[in-house]
Amino acid sequence: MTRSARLLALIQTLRRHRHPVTGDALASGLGISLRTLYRDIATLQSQGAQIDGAPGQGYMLREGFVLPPLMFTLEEIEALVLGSRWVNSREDPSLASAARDALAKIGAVLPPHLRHELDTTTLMVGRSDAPGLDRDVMALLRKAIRSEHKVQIQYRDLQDSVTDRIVWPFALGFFDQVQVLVAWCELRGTHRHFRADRIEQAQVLEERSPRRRTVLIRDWRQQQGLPATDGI
DNA sequence: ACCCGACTATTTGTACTGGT
DNA sequence: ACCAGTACAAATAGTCGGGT
Repeated sequence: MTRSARLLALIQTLRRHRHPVTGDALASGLGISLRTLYRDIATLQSQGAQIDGAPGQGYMLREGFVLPPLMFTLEEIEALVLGSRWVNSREDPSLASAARDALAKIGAVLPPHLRHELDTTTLMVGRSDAPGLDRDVMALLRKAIRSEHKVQIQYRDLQDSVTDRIVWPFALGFFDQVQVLVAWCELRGTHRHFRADRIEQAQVLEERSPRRRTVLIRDWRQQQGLPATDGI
């Protein structure tokens, strides 16, 4: 591995960790000596990388570290454009706007030739023909998932019967035709999937979900027989 | 084209200091 | 006790120019 490749690998390793990593662990992970790692850390710091090191704890990349240019391959840029255009095509203005803003931020730090790829990529996404969704409800559900609050919903099932339920929402599934809320249902006492277009009313409650979102997701994955780390 | 030696950059190991 | 950081000497790898 060349020195420049090693420095990139070091940054990527630090980026993967949310907690401090010891120099010893980093050095053995990269197959270099501790002394060389110290030199590499110093090199990265001199180039502007905000790496915090504390005796007894380890190293951590400070939040907000700006991505250096040349960080994306053409395929990665196409994936980003395709993903953001897909989000943009959904019936959710706040997410669509966020996708456009995120793409603009990425474009701002790309070197010119990659920015050109970003602007001219011709991967298209068709408009969603999903049943009319209540935009406010979708924004409300995302907010409740983030803050781990219970939600009271009025849900119309396939037999057209309406029930009031209190659920602990933890995921939103976006499919071609419908969007599905995944939540723990207090009424049924188990995980349930709710089609977003069948939620007639929703209200975020003051009360927090008794279980953390990560725990709910883990249990749900287990129930569905899904691997632990795949995207939903 | 190949070899050789000089030079430079990089890496390593060890010992030590100091902060948590 | 654990671990970041520094200093120093030595080893190793890579580069370059000159000679054959």
